[in-house]
Amino acid sequence: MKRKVTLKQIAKELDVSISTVSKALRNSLEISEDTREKVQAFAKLYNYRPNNIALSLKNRKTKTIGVIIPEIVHNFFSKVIRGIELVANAQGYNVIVGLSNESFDKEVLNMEMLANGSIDGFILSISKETLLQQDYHHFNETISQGMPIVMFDRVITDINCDKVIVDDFEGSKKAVNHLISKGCKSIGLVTTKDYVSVGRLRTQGYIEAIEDQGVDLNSDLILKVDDKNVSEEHLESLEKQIEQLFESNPKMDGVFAVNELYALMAMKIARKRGLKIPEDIRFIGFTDGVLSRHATPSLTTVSQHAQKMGEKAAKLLIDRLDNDEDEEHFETIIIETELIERNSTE
Amino acid sequence: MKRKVTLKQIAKELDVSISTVSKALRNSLEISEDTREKVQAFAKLYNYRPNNIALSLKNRKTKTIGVIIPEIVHNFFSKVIRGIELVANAQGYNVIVGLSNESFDKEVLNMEMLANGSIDGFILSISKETLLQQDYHHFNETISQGMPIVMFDRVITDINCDKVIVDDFEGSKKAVNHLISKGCKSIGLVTTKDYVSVGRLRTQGYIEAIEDQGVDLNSDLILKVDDKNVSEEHLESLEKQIEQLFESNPKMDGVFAVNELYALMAMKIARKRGLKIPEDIRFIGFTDGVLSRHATPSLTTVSQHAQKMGEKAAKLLIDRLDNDEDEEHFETIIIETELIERNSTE
DNA sequence: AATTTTTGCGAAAACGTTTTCGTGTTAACA
DNA sequence: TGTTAACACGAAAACGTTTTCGCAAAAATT
Repeated sequence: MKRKVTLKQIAKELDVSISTVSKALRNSLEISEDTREKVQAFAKLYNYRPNNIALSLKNRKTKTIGVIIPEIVHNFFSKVIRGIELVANAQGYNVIVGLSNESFDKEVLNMEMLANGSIDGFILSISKETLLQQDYHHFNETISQGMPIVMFDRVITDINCDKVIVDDFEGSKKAVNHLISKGCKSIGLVTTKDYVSVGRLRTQGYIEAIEDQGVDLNSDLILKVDDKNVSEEHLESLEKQIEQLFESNPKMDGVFAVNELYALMAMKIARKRGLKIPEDIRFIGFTDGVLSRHATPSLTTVSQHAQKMGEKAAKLLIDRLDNDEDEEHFETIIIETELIERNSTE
Repeated sequence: MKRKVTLKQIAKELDVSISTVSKALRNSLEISEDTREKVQAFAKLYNYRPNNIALSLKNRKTKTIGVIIPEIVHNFFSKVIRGIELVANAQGYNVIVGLSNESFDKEVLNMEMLANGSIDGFILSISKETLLQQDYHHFNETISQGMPIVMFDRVITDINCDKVIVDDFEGSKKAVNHLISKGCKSIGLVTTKDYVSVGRLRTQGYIEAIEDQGVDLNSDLILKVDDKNVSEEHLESLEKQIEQLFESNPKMDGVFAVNELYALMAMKIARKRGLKIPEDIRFIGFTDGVLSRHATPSLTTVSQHAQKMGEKAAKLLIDRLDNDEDEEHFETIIIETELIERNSTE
């Protein structure tokens, strides 16, 4: 087991100084061609590679991006990571991933763990608990220490940083309008509680689309899912709530859901009640993931272009890191949504 | 913007030496209570945190694990990462993620990028291209430089390192036997080409289960999917191949597929051909992901316990890193599979 | 031959820590 | 009072780089 070779060892072996070795390897003109070749040959032979940690310390930058997301087993977030990775790697950056698991404490902990020199900047999406508690001190502290943050998807408007968001409002409006254009008269909404900003915006999009029709809003048609007892494994509570929605609205002929799972669950219940999709009732979900594509019938969705979000976020961060100019000017990029029509709306 | 405070700055401010500050903060007995309190108070005020990079350089360990996977937008791999993260974080380790994208070059590149000091060890699953080319020099080099590797799922037996694998053979046998016990007489197999080791093992499990019945193997029932033209977006080629399988085997009354997608696609085609699931034909897939759970009908699967794999892999690596004893003894952990019965087999 | 210029290299500092060892001061002892 | 022990702290080295500066020898110029 040959340990990694260092400049010092090469220097000793060739009986020159460390500086000479360093310069020779970087093709400095100060070094004679003779020594240069000798050093480079030796280095190649022993497969010398400069130690990244030493470089990081010296340069006071790590060429590493910290990413904090609420959950990784989630098509949307993993697609975002793929986007981040893609552009980060192309620019010689590494990506270090932290999972908050939707918990405030883990979010803070993870950020503290990374903020002490391990990374140059953050890309993150805020955990539900943080959004609920509205405690944002960790973001502000990180920023005030000179470490840039880029937020995506779940963001907070009054924090000074770059942001990449989806046009949730328009996307949702587009979806509901599509249902209307297909002839739906009574459109249900399955959404989240309002503290999740994206859920709130999607709800607003729904409301505006309905009201634009000159119809009165029927709040019975809106279900704000209480996901306290809902987990990947336990969907009974979710199922009950959606069933209730159908029960209260027997004439419902369209459903817009703010995520794939809600939409699929709603379709399942509709089928159970003997409704034909899309003849009797149509469905649209938000977030274009693997579930929508392979559901039966396949689900019409609002695509968020998750990978693109990741790419944009990474670009924003790296631009700021590489040219540390324009310190005080922050950007918010809005990713346009796209309605992908599948069988659930015929 | 207050930059991060260092020992040096604290020392200067309090007019003591750097060593004193360092010792005071670590509660060394050498330091008088007076100075200790003074230093600690000051450090707290300025929110001092030791610089990780400096520590890494000094200790020659980074407390960071490098993970290389072929693809992150994949339920199985993201679950593994979640498992890795879970135990890594609990042990004070960070996780840095690299995606090979199933490409040999990117795998090598990513490993080189990380191997130069950025991490203490690797956890990885090998890319398809690497498996195809059978060029494993980068693994051997990394190992010979003293950096431990733990391979999971897609592994190579004759490389000296810890491994975590699924009992693909038994899992697949279990699945086929289940189909048989349900009365299936003509069971099709949708698998991958043989160079993917897990695919090959699953195929072998199928074969043995069939032959255990004393029935002759009918190779027409085995489809080794050529996924050259198959991508997430383009499934037509896959669809054609599976259709062909049905065409050649009109009496097929059971299908075992080595992943979720193949199974779902097969179910879809069966439905299209007017077959009732599970009455006319039953299905089992490998890999328990979100697709299986929410398919209609929900798909019986062989669960690999992906998260557990990640946890085991991380534990294996961290154990080796923290007690650098037993250098030469490597373990292979086999994760038992579990048959999760859902509606596709009644 | 005396000066200046060029060439080739090394010493040392810096990045931020921790730790070993040395040393001066005070307290305890004979 | 002189010796030893305990105490409190600082200097310096080390981790592996890069870079600035200084300096000797060789080459070029007067």
